[in-house]
Amino acid sequence: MARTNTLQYMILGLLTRQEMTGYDIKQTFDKEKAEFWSAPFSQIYPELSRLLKKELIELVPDKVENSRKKTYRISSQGLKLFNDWLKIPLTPEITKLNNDDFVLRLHFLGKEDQDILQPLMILRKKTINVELAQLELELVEVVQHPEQYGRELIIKKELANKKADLKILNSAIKRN
Amino acid sequence: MARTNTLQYMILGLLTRQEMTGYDIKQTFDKEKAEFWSAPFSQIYPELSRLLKKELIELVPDKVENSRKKTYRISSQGLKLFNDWLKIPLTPEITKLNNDDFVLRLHFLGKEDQDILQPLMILRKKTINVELAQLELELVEVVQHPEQYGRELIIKKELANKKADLKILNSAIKRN
DNA sequence: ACGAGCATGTAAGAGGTTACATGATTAT
DNA sequence: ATAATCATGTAACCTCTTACATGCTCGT
Repeated sequence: MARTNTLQYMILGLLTRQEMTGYDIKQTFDKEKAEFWSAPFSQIYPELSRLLKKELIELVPDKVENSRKKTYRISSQGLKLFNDWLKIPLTPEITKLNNDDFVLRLHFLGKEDQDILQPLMILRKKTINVELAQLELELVEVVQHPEQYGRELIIKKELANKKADLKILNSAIKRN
Repeated sequence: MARTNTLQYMILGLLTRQEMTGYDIKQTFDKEKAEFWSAPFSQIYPELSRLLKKELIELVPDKVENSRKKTYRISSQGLKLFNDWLKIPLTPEITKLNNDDFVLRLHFLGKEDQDILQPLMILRKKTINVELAQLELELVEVVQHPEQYGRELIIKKELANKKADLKILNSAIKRN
């Protein structure tokens, strides 16, 4: 699914933490995000070039002479863009189309980012509740059709997943 | 994500049930599958042309004269291809990369397809157990880093989701 | 010396989105 | 009449995957 430049934000997000090479970025994707996201070198390197051209990242001057490594850091413009992205409200309409943006953002937020985390989670709760209501309706309908048993299982799975998500969100919101 | 011709199989799958136009197919995607999948007209119509050229589907002759509608039905080759696709075993390695193939297939299976359903679900259970073990390890590590609180929430969410999936699979497998 | 892992890229092609374009039919 | 919905497509562009290509460095 061609989404809105996910890779760009993933790279910027990693670079907010530390300077990295393309190779490091790939490693981190594979290790930290393997559950839900990754990208091959053939996507990462060209994206780094583009980000450099757009001046959202900068090359860190080599400490060692003749290094073939290219270490990047985020620029102030890049940082601004990334922080703005974190704060775009994920309304139910947006989330429906671009389902894992919530998870993608969450990845870059720590305990210290409560000011972004809290509204994000509260909005997510609302979105989930909208989806739950929809799914409940679909379930009532689908159980009457044994030839749609597979779909029934999917809907049940989705319902159970979203309820579990709500539970986690609630405990995270309460605990503040 | 450029997966292995998902749209092709989605269309073939719908056409195993009844003859449809491109417009009907779009409607069904939006209504039945909105939770997890969709496709725009600009993808559906060219794909229908390709399927027709490959003789996996056929044009149903118009009943009404001058109709601008194009109604399609699945061909015997198309049916064979689709049924083979349903049966490709989804090993943990495959599923890791192409996460929702399981759900996509499930959608087309009814209570009468137990011969395909049961092995599919048993294999899925195995895959989930592999993923659960991995996630448990990651969780132990991540709770020690408050700056990765968001990631901790993601992992908890994933764990809860997969456990819920297991529960549903178990009840569906037992019930047979 | 040699293999594993480090390191960076290009090219071709498939998959997917957004915008554009056109016209018929049906309900109000 | 006119707006909504039915109905089918094209074009430009971006994203993503797979395969290819090259060379360095470090441990054994």
